[in-house]
Amino acid sequence: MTEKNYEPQAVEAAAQNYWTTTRAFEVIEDATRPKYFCLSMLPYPSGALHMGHVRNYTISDVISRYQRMLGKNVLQPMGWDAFGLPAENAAIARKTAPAKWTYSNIEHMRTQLQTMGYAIDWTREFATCNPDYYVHEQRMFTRLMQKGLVYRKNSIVNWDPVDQTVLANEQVIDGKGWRSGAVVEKREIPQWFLKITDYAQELLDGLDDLPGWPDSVKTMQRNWIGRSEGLDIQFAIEGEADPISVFTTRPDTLMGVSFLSVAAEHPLARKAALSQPEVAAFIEECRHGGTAEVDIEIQEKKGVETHFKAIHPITGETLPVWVANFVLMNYGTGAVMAVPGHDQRDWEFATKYDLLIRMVIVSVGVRDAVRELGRDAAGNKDSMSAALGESRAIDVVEPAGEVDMLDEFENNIITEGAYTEYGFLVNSGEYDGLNFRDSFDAIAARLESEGKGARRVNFRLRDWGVSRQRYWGCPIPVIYCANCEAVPVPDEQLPVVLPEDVEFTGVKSPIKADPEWRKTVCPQCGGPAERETDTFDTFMESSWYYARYTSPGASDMVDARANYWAPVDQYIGGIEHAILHLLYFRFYHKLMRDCGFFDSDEPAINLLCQGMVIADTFYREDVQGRKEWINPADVEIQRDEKGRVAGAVLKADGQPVAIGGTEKMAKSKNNGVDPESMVHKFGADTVRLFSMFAAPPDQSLEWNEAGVEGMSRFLKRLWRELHAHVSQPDHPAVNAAELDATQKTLRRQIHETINKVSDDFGRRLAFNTAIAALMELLNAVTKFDDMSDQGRAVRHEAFETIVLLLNPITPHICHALWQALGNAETLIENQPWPKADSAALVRDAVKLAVQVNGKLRGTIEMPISASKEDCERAALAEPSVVPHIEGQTIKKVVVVPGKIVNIVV
RNA sequence: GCCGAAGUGGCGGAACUGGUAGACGCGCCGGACUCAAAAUCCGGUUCUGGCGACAGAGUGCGAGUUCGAUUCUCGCCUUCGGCACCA
Repeated sequence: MTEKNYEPQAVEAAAQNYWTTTRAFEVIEDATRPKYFCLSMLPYPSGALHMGHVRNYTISDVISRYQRMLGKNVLQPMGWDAFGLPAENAAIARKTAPAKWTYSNIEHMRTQLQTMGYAIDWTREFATCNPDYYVHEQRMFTRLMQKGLVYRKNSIVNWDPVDQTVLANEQVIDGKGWRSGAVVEKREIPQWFLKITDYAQELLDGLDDLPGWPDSVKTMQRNWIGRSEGLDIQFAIEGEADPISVFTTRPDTLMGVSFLSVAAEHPLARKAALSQPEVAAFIEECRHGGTAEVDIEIQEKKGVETHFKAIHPITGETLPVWVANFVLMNYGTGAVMAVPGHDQRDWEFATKYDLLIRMVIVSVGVRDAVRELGRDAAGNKDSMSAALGESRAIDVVEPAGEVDMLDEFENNIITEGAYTEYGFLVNSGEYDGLNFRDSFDAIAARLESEGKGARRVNFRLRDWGVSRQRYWGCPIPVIYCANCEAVPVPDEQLPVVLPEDVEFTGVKSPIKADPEWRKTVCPQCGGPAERETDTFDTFMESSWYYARYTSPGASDMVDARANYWAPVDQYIGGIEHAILHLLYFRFYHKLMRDCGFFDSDEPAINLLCQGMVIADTFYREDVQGRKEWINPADVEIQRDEKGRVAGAVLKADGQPVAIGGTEKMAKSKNNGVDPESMVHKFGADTVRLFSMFAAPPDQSLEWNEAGVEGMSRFLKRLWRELHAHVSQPDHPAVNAAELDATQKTLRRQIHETINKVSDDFGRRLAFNTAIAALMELLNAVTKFDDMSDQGRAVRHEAFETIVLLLNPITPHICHALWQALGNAETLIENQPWPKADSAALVRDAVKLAVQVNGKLRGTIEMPISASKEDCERAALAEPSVVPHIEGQTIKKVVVVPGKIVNIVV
């Protein structure tokens, strides 16, 4: 080969054609070889590939190709998360069927993906909206019904009173429906739930066995599952048969309870509303607004008193019962005991409504001061001092406002906010002086013996509501019969197929609107019955898709092949999935394990959460102040002579545009960069190289076309330099014994680069620094102008190494260059990953930094064998160091071998 | 509001286990080649002062630990991700 110029389009077409015709990436199970399952989160077929996809699948492809070169049997599959809300919205906007829109998007995006040259086994591809896929999901659901892991209960949804439809949280903007603009209401409807809480403890414990997952994700999941130990306490209600049950993690504050708060949906609140118009009005007010947790958490805390009185379980005191808008019916028991002195939210609520605030916990310092004073809050001498005597200090944090707190204690008021730390009990009768743990035990024992409470482990995690009142999803396989209630659809009647050829207007799901579709007969009694018309949450499909890749065509979810491939060795996807998807994914694996499909407990060994792809935004404002967003591709940046950004103009008219900052690529800001046009302009290898170079994979990546041009320059230079090398006469093999110092230095850098890149790919997943090391090596080869036999031999070794190490990132150009280097085999054919030659890595001298008082003053070059004393002597004699230590007393010299000498004067 | 991250030159980032801050790339400045431009190649480029040798400052802000802190601890600020019906 003697091509002068690098032409990416031709190089890429040739390489891709070779891989396709040799079916290079189709894999089968092979028990004799170690497997490697490399998985990317499957894309939603939104219409066109975006840079986030490109980044995700390039990371996955680099890892896959690297593992392949290590000799693994690598499975890298691809599929489509094809059900979902955007298809319904597109269907309304374009007057087409959601299925049609989805399938055409898949066709287009598959073609786009294929131009990227990913090492994907396309024979395993599927779309989740295909009945061949979702039939298994339906069968799994009926299995889980039979196992008792599914139940139906009422649950709250966003209701648009104008469109008469359920809204997703995303469709609620500032408490109003996105299309109708009507104030959204909360409405209770029956929905199906999966008992993920049965697995809460295992999901929590399993995180400890996932060293390959980021700590941030594990922490978020732990907090989401939210295990807490506490007490269920029964508060009897005057004149009512049933008590209110509350859960608390702070039973030590029980004597500070001054009222109870219940959710607006709580049965007691409903009962109060029957006789009290103010309560009814408040509950009605609580029905407005969305159901999202963030809306509830940031809204103004409000409440209303009911006429009910609760009885304190220890003192027998009567306490008012309030309805409060911040108490969630679907968390805990829907009721909480309010301790304004020691809970900030209760404190604010009590301050607002002028309710009693009691101080029942003090810091150890205040306890000691009080003990010294020998009196309690009411001024009664001696009653405290005895009780405060024996407590052990645990988890006691000293607050800054110690003195204020003593004042507050003496006056029995809390003015500056709740004291929420653990401490010692006061004003708590027989429990005075106890610490958190001792008072917890004492109060728990008493309530348990009196039947008024019980220790309980509570989880923040709620069961998974899987019902959606939408059309474009997997039908829930349940039949309702007047005689038999909810009956699972029998296996032989599955799948329940979603009709695809429908009219979709957006007001009502076509299967809800069609009176015929739902009509059926009861599988149990044979009587007339109706099908469920709700569909599954699309997280259902994305919870088990990885499993289906292992067993294409299997008659059940998976077959015996699943245990060869599972668990996933490397999973890659966006950090936005850190909690929901990744928790359902882990949960579903355990469900499948318990159905006998898997031997493993967790679905994925290693997880990499990639950052977002961001880009500059530009805009112009019209006369009304509305922003018209301009795509970065249409803008030219202007700089001052120091290279700082001075402004930007629209290429079309040369007039200035405003710069709006760097944000996530999105249609709304028109700052998306189209991967297809980038590939057309620079080639897939350059796009892949830039997306791996510009940032480490877990950080956000700023798309910058000048940077892309830089990557293109690097590949062109590699092409040119390598072809210049192969045009030289043949050279002998490298003879390590014959090399001169310069040749040895280059050869050492070659082998250091092998180690660096191997570590970056295999352990660190730091592709950006691997590329930087390869650029440094090419820079060194370019400067190396030795045309001797051994010089050419070392240069050849350098080029072979660069091509092999770069192959996972830019496989097309490496495919061509490998052949240009005169190799008979193509690179893809089991070409092994290079190993560093330890003899080539040996250094005989090392540079040490010399500091005086921690400030760098010079460097010394020392033989590798030099002793600490030698280093110290050389450092003290170093000319650039001497002026800084002259006339000073040397207190200490720290010598860190191979690194630094620090002289302290 | 709660949970989790991030913050380093003009810009993207590097410094992996507490040990020479700024690798690599972009941009910019200067030069070579060219009639000229593009492309390419060579050199410089944290800031301040100085012709210079050099000196001082410097990793969001404020403290602390240490011979030594981008890295560890505490307290703030700002930005981003998630908050259960977007996927």
